[in-house]
Amino acid sequence: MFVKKEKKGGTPSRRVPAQERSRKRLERILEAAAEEFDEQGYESATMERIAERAETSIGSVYQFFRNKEAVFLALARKIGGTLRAVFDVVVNEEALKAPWEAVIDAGIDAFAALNESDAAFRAVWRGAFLTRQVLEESDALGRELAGRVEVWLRTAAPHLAKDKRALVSTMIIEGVSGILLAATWRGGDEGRALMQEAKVMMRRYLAPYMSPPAPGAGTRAKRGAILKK
Amino acid sequence: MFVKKEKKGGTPSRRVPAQERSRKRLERILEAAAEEFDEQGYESATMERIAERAETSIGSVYQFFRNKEAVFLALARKIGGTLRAVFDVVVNEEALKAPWEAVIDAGIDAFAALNESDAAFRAVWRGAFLTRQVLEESDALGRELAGRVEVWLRTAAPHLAKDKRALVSTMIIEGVSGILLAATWRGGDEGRALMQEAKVMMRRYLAPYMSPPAPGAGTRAKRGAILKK
Amino acid sequence: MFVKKEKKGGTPSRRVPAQERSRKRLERILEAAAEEFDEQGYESATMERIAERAETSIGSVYQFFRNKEAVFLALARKIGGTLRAVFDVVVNEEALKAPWEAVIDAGIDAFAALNESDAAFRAVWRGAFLTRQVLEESDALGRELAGRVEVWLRTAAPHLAKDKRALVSTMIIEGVSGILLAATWRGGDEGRALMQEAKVMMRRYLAPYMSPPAPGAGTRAKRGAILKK
Amino acid sequence: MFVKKEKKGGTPSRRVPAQERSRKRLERILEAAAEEFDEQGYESATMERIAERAETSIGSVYQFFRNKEAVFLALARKIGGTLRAVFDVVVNEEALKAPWEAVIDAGIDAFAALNESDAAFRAVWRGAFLTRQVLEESDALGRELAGRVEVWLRTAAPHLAKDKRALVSTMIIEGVSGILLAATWRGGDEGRALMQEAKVMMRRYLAPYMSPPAPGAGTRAKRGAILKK
DNA sequence: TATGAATGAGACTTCATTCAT
DNA sequence: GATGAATGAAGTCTCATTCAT
Repeated sequence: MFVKKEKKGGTPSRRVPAQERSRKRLERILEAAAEEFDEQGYESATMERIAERAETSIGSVYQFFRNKEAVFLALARKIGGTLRAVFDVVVNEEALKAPWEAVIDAGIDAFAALNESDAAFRAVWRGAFLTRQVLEESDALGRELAGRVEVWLRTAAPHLAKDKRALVSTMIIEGVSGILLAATWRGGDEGRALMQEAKVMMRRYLAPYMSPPAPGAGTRAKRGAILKK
Repeated sequence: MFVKKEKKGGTPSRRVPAQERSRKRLERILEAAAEEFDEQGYESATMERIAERAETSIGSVYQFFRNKEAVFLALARKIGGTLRAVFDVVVNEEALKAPWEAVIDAGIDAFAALNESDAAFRAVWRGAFLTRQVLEESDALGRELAGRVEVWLRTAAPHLAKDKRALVSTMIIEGVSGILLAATWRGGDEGRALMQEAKVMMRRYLAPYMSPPAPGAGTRAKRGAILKK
Repeated sequence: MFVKKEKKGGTPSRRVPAQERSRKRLERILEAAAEEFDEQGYESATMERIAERAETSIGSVYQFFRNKEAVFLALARKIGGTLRAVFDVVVNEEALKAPWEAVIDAGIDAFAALNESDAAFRAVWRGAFLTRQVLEESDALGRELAGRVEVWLRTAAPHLAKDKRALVSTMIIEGVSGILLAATWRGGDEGRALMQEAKVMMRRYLAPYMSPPAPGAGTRAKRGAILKK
Repeated sequence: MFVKKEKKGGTPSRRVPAQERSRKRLERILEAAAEEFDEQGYESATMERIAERAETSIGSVYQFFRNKEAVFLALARKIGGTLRAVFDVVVNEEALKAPWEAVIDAGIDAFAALNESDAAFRAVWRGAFLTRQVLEESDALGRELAGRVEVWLRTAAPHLAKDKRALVSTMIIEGVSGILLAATWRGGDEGRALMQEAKVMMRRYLAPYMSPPAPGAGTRAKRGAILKK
């Protein structure tokens, strides 16, 4: 919660360099853990290899984290922060003025970019079901993100019934996640094509929710079904 | 003398039981394994607990399966069979005469039902990424299912460009899977609502692909994007 | 102790073919065990593979032998019989008339031939130290063979002090065994050359014991040592 | 930071201890292993009992050695070192000036002493054939020792045909080994008497090779054989 | 008697975690 | 604090032996 800062001005205390080193070490550990979890999966990852990758000792890792799960949770929280930052950019005041399709596209692109660049993101996204604690943590994260989407929908989709907002938000987050997962393990062009198509899917899914309801009809999908008969 | 063992080669099954009692034991083991994998996840599941749950000895489990991975693979294959059977019902000759929306709905309902009733299905769907071998196996299964969908699309969506069929098929399978995963760990009414909404999402996503293209335009989504500018 | 024979004359009883089959099976098991022990070593050999090689069931093996060690002991005893037969040929009445060098050569050749042709011999000779029981058995065998040699020496080396006969006999058996072991694992020409040289070694070692002592001197070797000074 | 682990490649040692306490622990483990292997034989020896005997934990044993075979190999190498040291004493420059019989006697005495005092020596000497890797290692050791003997023979037996030196060296090593093995499991006075007699055997075997060939004849043995006809 | 499925003790090995230095 | 050696619980897997059919 609190980012420790140097207290007071004046001569830098002796402890500053120590704190500095400590912070760097923590960062190295988290980075190492992200790579290890990403490559090996949660259970196959070992604390020893994490320490090695971080070029520190196993003892130091335990100085920062109670146990293995705590390391994973720290990654999950870090990713939570990153995602919040991403959302701050994608779904901000300014974004509300942009066409909703652009917001969706930007969001999906941001997700894809994160997935490509951030081992921690991949590790957490894939390892979400591994332990009860982790599942709860990542569930909470998912709900938080859905909450952000919900807030956005309030403005962007004024005609969407209030009690459907949560559902639709979850659909967006989880639908994109599903495709992202598939895209990750397929990789390459196939993966990228999937992410592009995810935009198409989401645009079509959301379109009817974003416009005022057509007079005398239900959803477009239903109308389509009727028309076919 | 007759039923002989398979050797090596990634095959899961070590001994094919001929006797009644053996067959029952094998079934108990698979059932126990499904529950254990479902509850604990692949890595946390232990062979000993599987044996315990099956009310048999660890030795018996190893009489049927070379190792832990082989047990999981057997489940994956079993689920593969079940899914094939489901597809035989949902996407058969008869289905081609039904409206495509009905086929999608039926497919999603079948998936949801399977997910709710079958621990093996849940375990496999969730544990797909855990080992190279398992990933390959379940990837193959995913591709096979997508292939089935592709065949269906050939008739049901005659206007869909041939080279997009594979992509769209994968989107259907993986998009639904993603929602299914989320629905599973949320459970209850929330889960069921998600599965219902998945139908809406898929109907809307597919509708433009199923109808003849609107004159003078590409996909609706693209046109929509263009119009907004 | 007793070789079961058909009782009485007349119509061959119904059980005869069963006994016949049984005897054959026992032989197959012993043969299979010999090969398995020879190839794998005592501990790595498994009862299951022995049964497989004998084309019978593990249950049948246990019909004949209380446990694994008993199988090995049976082989040791069988080899004992073979060796006795060999000695009956090499060191018999007739042999006493032949020059002692010829007897030694014939004995070593017989050992080498046995080692080359008989898996059981190799297995037992190599596995002699594996368990207390086996060691005792093969020790007993070694002593028995040495005993035979001793009897031969009584006639062939009349000038050898009575109380040295046991020692010399043991030296012959164990010295040749040592070379045989080395020759076995080296194999090929190198192995054969070693066995030939073993004859040279034994002839030279025994020569002074076989002739009347040179007047005014100890063993030739000692004299040699004296001469060198 | 400094002393780093070796990776793979058949090497036995996993961690080279720098600290005093560690070094002692490693020594205790090796000592315990020697006793365990000596008493139980390679296959029957268990890592757990080795740990117990060394009064340490199974984990510590695995910190030093990758697996059971690595422990055995470490013993084999240690013995290799000991034997090299012994040979440095027995077959050095000085020794070349002594009568060859004295060298042989000293060598056999040294072997016997080692066998009596060193459990590792007994274990290795007896367990040499047990696994491919171990066999190769101890074969290499045997050949090295034979090589040393060969070098000695070059000077000590100038009349011995060059191409027989290797054979004769092997005979010395393996012949003595065979007697040593027998002496070990017989033990006590009988064992000691065997080792003494081994000296006699080797002196007689080697004598003809050490002196200039008798004029107009091959080896004495051959001549003897010829004369008998 | 023959069979081979079932059993479970016990071996090897890994790795999260602790703790002395 | 930092280090990494030590620990031992727990997991995987094998195989000698038993026993129901």
